[in-house]
Amino acid sequence: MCDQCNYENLLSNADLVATTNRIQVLEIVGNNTFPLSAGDIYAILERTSSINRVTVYRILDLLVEHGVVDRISTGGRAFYYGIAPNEHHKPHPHFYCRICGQMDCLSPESVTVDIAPLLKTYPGRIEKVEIRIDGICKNCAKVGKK
Amino acid sequence: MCDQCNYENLLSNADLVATTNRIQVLEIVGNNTFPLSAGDIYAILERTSSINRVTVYRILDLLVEHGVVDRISTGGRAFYYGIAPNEHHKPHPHFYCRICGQMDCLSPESVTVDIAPLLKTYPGRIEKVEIRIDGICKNCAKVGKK
DNA sequence: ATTGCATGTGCAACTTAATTGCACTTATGG
DNA sequence: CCATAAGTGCAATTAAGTTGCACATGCAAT
Repeated sequence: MCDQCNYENLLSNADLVATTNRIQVLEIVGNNTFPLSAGDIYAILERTSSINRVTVYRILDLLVEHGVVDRISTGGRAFYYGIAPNEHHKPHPHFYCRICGQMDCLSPESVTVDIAPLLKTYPGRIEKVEIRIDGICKNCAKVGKK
Repeated sequence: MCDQCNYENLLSNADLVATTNRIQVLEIVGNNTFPLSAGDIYAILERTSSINRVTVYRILDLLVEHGVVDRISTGGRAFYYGIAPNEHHKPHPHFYCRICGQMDCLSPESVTVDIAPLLKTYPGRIEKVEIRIDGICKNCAKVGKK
């Protein structure tokens, strides 16, 4: 997703020791142009590393907690993970294909939001705004599944 | 959620036979001011009816498929269900409290969105725009959990 | 170097939410 | 009244994530 990112730095900036496992997980998340599920990430890692499934979950939790990675909910049952918004990566909406489960990043400009009225009146704490477009992606639409 | 709604009509308008089970499920979804999870709905029904848990899931799937009910994803692991947008119920964003899991409906005016740029350029089919605000609700914020 | 912790990882078992397969029941048209 | 389809129930299974506990590793203070 990003050339400017040094993943070890990202980790230490987030007060996290840059262990091999953490770097590997973060690399996979970061080098993808679209968010991946924990299962996806584990499947990729498993091919070259002997990391445990649970460790992947725990590292993802940790990265989310420290704001390095963003947990994105889909129209499906699993969470997806992408690099958290930062100076190089503006927050942006996502598209979820209900046929193939593929999740795409949309450009930040493709959808504009104004939550000012909410901020003025909402009595709780607002931490995150998630915008997800659901539908059928180009490929699946072509195949003609309804 | 609505006084104008006759649930039996809602069902038959959606080409669904108005069975007791379906009406009961739809009533619970519709009479609530906020979306409920399938588990919540089952728990409520179970007290007065002998409906099966699986039947609740199947009815909810059916209602979603026929556009009567809206499946809303949370920042958590379960789906929530609310009456689908219709003439009486405008689409609106939701607030999800990451502490207690409570999901609230926000007024349609509290957040404004413009997806025109996306509509112009996106090559797939867009079916739904979901806006979810995550954070901590008033009550949980008061208790002081971080 | 040795001890003592805290942090990180692995493994097995468990939990939650949802789904599937199949049998039984009910409603409806002929 | 019968045939068929639609609706429902029950048991078993799956998917995704979580927990408890043991082992490992790194580092600081002796």
